[in-house]
Amino acid sequence: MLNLKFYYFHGKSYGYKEWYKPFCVKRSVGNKGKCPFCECKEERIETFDNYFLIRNGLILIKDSIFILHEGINLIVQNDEYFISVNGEFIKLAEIEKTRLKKLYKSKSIKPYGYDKEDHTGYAIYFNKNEFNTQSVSKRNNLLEMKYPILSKYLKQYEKQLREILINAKENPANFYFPRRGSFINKLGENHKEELLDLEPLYDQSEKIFFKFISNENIFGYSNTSYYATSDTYFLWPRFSSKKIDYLFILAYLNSKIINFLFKVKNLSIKRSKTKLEQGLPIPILKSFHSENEKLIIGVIKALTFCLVKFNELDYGIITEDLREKLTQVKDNLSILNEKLISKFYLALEKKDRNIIQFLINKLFFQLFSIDEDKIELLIKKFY
DNA sequence: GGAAAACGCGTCCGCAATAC
DNA sequence: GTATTGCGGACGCGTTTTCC
Repeated sequence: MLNLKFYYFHGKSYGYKEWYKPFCVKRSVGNKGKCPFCECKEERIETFDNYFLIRNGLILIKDSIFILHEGINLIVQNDEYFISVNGEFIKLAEIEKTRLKKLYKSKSIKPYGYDKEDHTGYAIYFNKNEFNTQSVSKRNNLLEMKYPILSKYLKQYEKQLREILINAKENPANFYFPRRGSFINKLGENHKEELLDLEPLYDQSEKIFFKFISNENIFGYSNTSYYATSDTYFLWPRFSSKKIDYLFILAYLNSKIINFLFKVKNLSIKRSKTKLEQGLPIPILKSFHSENEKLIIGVIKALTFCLVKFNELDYGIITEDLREKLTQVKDNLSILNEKLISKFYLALEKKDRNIIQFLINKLFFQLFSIDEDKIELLIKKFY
């Protein structure tokens, strides 16, 4: 069994030094000192901010104007949208419908997904990139011609919106657009800053998100359209060249290991993403070489895929994709003991997310060679 | 049991930092 | 200097807790 060595955070001692082995990346840190987590002097830990940029969702000039609510200023009937302009409801053309984005509040976020039925309304989302012109007033004119109804709707509140922007020393002519959360500056391939348009990422990329204010490690996931406002943090890929294994990371973030780290590192998320970016180690997949380790990782991913699918389909149909993953899990069950195998079959039968989560936790402990009982003991002792 | 105080949470304000 | 995003925090409202 592992030699238990304690580490110090916030004046308390806990944790294995060995924990950090899967996270340590060989990298020269010059004179900055040694890696805080293991004895190597030239290695350092891989953290969150080497993979992700954490950003709030959309920050609108005024939510009550930009978020349309069914029954109040929006009517949805048989896939047709009617929006309230000067007291009457006007039907939106097809092209205008593309500017309405179904919006979720952070309370709809669940581990591995979100509650699809729980959307709060529709956000009006115009994209500055759509209009290829240098002049701001020309751009607004083009927008008004292309989207006559939506722009008329916003024009009702133009004065109020402009005042807010002027007050914030921002360009009042941008009153049609989200203030933040639609573009981010990020380091490009050649170490040059580039502006990343987030609309296609919100619409269709894989993405992980979590509540702006929370002390639990609940991380949601979507690979289809998911929009939220500033009460949600999104994890955007920091480097386009660095491939991110979303299923594995998602499983890891929702696991008991991270739950433990949240506790020991006091990582309650409340208006401080820095702690999270620099405090959470990310396991380096390449550091797992053995066949057994690869097998465990494969099973973790397959189980995570099941959980994502259960969320999406609400325990419904098992697709071909899922069937394939399930077969893979069954084939690889030899790494689990008898007791776990029977648990696993029970979980599949009952579509029980908790049991699948339990299994994922077990597999992570196995992968990282961590003694789960000692972790339990530490949690009981300190929290 | 009711009033007052404290707290939690979401919104969005506005200065700081940075690019051009 | 201007334009734009980043980020901390003020503010306000609703909920919970405390106090008498």
